[in-house]
Amino acid sequence: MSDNFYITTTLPYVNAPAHMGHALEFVRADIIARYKKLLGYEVFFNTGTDEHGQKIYQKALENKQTPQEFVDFYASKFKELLKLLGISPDINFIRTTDENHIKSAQEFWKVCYNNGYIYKKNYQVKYCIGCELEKTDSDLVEGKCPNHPNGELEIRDEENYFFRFSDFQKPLLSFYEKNSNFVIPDFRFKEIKTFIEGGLLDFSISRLKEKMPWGIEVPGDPEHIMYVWFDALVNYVSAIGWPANMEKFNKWQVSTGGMVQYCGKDNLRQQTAMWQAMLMAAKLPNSKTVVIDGFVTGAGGVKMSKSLGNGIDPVKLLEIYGTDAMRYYVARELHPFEDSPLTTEMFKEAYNANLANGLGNLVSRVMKMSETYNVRIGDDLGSIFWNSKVEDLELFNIKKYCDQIWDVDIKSLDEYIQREKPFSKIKVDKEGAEKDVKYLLTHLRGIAFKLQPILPETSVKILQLIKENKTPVAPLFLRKD
RNA sequence: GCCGAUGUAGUUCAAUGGUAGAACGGGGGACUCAUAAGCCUCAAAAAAUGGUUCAAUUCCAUUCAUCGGCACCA
Repeated sequence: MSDNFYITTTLPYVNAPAHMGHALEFVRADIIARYKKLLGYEVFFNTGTDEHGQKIYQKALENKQTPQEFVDFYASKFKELLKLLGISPDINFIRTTDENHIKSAQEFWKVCYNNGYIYKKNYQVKYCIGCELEKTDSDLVEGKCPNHPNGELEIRDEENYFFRFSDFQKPLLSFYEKNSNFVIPDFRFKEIKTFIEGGLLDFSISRLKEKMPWGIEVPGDPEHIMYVWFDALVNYVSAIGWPANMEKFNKWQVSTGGMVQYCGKDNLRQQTAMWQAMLMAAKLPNSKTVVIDGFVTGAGGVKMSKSLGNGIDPVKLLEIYGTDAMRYYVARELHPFEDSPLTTEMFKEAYNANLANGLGNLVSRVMKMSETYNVRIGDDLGSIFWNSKVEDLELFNIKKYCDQIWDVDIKSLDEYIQREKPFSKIKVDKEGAEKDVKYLLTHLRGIAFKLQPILPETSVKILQLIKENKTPVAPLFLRKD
């Protein structure tokens, strides 16, 4: 095992603006990426946009845009969001319309094909004459089109390429067996195991180009294009140079023991089973860990939706509260693995309680005393702090890590001030008060170090204030009413 | 329908086979370094029914409620 680390988010499918779930995933992956860097790892951090497929094609047509114009717009939107979220600027941003990716996806297909895992067969498409649309089984109600329950469904034969997913039941199960922490959290791991144990069907991985041209051509068969997620999943290896730059690929996917992936719970099967089977089919090493996030819901666990008007736009929240407030909320107030409710009211309360009244206020009161009494501490560096692994972060439990900072570290400093009253002591026992403030400064600096992966901007600000021995000119987090 | 999970103060979450912890919000108090912040303090909770046990919120069963999965939707 080397000192390299590869972490990736799932690529958002860009048929709509970013939602809280995207923000959540970007921030959490970024926290882990920053943590690993602080420990001294060389980190490859990947994200990007998934830009092919039917839905995007349709949306583009509706907007009277070319698909390329449409995805260009959203790709730039997502890049802006990364900036607003304070995501590490050296992040790799891959687009599935990138030339390298297209070549890589085609090569990936060829390798799987040559290894015997892709074959062509007739695929029966159900077509509702009333809707003039193809229907999938999940579209149907009791085998009928819900819009035209009296109309007949036509069965149309179509040639598709299939992936031999069924060959991978045993390999996947034995892979899971050997990697007992492959999926985090546990209950998601169980869920996917149960699914695999239930038996696997091969799945279709191509579409007829004449029906929907927006995708990557199947190598050697220009009548077909790859089904969008077959192409999209390959990004995790195309991003690190496969197959053109095998040195790079080995550095990030082989020497690291595999990539670490973040994804939402709706992506469980794709990331932990299908993609792993695809890697096996291409005879490439598997991922190391897949971390599954819950959803951000509206109040009471109700799904966010336009019709309910309970959706939260992360960009709006960022405009009001700023980068680190959003990162704080994602890191600590949303459950690390389960669904969490979110309302603007909840966000404001958490912000006021923990950032304005909590961290921000503590910085002000400590720095005021330090500045007034002219107390200084040495220039100890964070590298000394980040010299060993942090268990909570190794287990991707970012919330637990943050709880320690707020419930213990920050709280105990507020209590310390109250108990020792250096502001009164200074009048009768200068030395004693100075000692108190030194203690406070040292521990505040410790908090700033701990916050480095979580709230990078704030951490820098606090360290700077300590260094200059200044009270903040403006509160770090202004209270919102 | 099948499978899985959840149901704890007003709200969001913890822990635990033996006095149920916290945070936010609410009431009260003393202080003043601080962003009317912080500290102390008070009120406030285990869906229902049965079972196992000396003892259950915790284990089991049933009921009710909510959520998720049940593959071509990314």
